[in-house]
Amino acid sequence: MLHVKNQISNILSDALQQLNIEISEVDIHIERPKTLEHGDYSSNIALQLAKGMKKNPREVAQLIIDQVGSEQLFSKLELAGPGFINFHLSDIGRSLIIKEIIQKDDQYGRNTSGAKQKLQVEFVSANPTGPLHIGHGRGAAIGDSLARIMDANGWEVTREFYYNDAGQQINNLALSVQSRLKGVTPEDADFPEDGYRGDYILEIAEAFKILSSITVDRETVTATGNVDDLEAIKQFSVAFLRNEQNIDLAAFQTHFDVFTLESSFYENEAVHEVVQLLTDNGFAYKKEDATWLRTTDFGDDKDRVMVKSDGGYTYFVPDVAYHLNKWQRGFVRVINEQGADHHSTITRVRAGLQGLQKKIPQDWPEYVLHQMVTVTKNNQEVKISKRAGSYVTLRDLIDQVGCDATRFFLIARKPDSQLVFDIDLATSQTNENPVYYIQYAHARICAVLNQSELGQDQLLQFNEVLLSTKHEHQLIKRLSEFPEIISLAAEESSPHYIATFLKDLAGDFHSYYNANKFLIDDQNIKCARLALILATKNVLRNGLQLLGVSAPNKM
RNA sequence: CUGCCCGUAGCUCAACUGGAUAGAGCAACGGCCUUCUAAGCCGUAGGUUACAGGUUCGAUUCCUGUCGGGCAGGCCA
Repeated sequence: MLHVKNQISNILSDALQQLNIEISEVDIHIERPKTLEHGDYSSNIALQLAKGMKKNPREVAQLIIDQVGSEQLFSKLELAGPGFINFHLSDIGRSLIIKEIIQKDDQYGRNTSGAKQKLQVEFVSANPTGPLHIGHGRGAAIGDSLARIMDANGWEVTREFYYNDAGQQINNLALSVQSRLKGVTPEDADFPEDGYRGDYILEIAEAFKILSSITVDRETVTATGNVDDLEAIKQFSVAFLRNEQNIDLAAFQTHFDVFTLESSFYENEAVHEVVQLLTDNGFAYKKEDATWLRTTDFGDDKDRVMVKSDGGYTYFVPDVAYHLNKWQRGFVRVINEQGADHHSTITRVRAGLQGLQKKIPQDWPEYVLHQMVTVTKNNQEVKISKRAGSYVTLRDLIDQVGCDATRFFLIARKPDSQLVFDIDLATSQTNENPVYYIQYAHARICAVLNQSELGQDQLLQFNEVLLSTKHEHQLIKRLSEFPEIISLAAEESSPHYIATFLKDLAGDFHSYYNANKFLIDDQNIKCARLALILATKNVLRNGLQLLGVSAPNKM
């Protein structure tokens, strides 16, 4: 495998050794210059060294450059700017990159840094009290893509969905459905104050009335039709909404390996045991009839109630039990993807886990929090859906915008910035839409390759000297960055790096495409160009795969 | 009042965690289809990176403060 950065690193440290300059390996950073004039790779090593050596950085850089002999991968090393050393790939270097991309095919860009260790991504985890909204959509898009990215970094990934099916909100759901069954509408004074008012509550009530059956997680719940049986209404309502959420997630190309129910940690006593253990470990105390956890021992700004004076548990206790369960299942890393409105739970859950004294790392689990999404149409903010009442549903977006474009829009910005989802932009079938821009590049390449009648083995015989234009060098440079982008997206837990990269790559390709013809008489040039766009096609496809967006052969 | 996130072109957002001339798309203007897909390309215009200090060879990025927006701070979830 080709490790250009490692090779540069070695070249530089060899040179420094011969010059008797002391430096630890860690300090050698290889960068990727923005413009092609600055080369394919660049090192700021001379700028870092100059001060200690009391020399001009450019002087230091020149010393290093003079020390390096000729290298097959590079056509030249160049002193530039305040003291950068720029590395320009040779034709051979570029051809090796193209060949590697073609040969590795769908494996190109992946690495093994995760070493097959177990990693869990928990995401969406919506309460089963209503249809998924656009915020869940952002969570689904980011979480699912994160799972794909971690997989590409060599982790053994589990995708998990956690249902809060045990709290007060579920009672409110059941009461709301019951009210509807009894003919009480949200406008009436005796509708539950904290009830859910969307039209979907009526749909559940009607399904309950006609004795519908619903199967979720291989368990079938059949409505009893008994309006006074609140427990039956509750079970049916939860099954109904879980089923609906699963259908929406499937339409969003999002799949889970494990569904975990909050209620299961009550049933198996895990919640009780957690409180017991925290008490035994001396982190709990009684005050005003409640049991408190001294979370201030672990960085919280005030202690938190675990067991309420009425004997019930507060919401974060089952959360701790759940995360202990994750730890016991052997996940080296857990990434919880949630809305930023939950950020206050982080300290509590971690504090609870520390109090268990199970040698769980202090920064475990990790969190990726996404900020709010607002929706606009006709330059107006859209706040409601017909069915859910108070928010825009994920289903609305999938129906209006399509799965690919919705996913792309929700992924393309970094999680911690708020985003505005412009439905007009996302639905436009023109060049206003970035997702089509990328997919179109892929489809264009497919069209050319299909007409070329040349197979992969023939293309691999291309003559590297013939790829000599600026467009070609730029495109190859971009392609070679893909593995680094995959690492970066994983390190930062940010899928948006992939989206940004793909937009840039598609741009490089479209420029190249418009500047050249491919199906030409000169067999040698044709072969070289087709090899390059075959490599481009692979990277576009692999990148889109990481976003869960399709790569169509035709558009 | 306190904590977290954010503030970049008219709008929506990037900027490879401190690098070189801050980049894309949309909106505006001007060009390119008899040629492999024009859902594309080329060009013009658009900036005191909210503001004020600080750190250093170098700051959109790190630190302090101010202003503005969002979210949290329940024996709710």
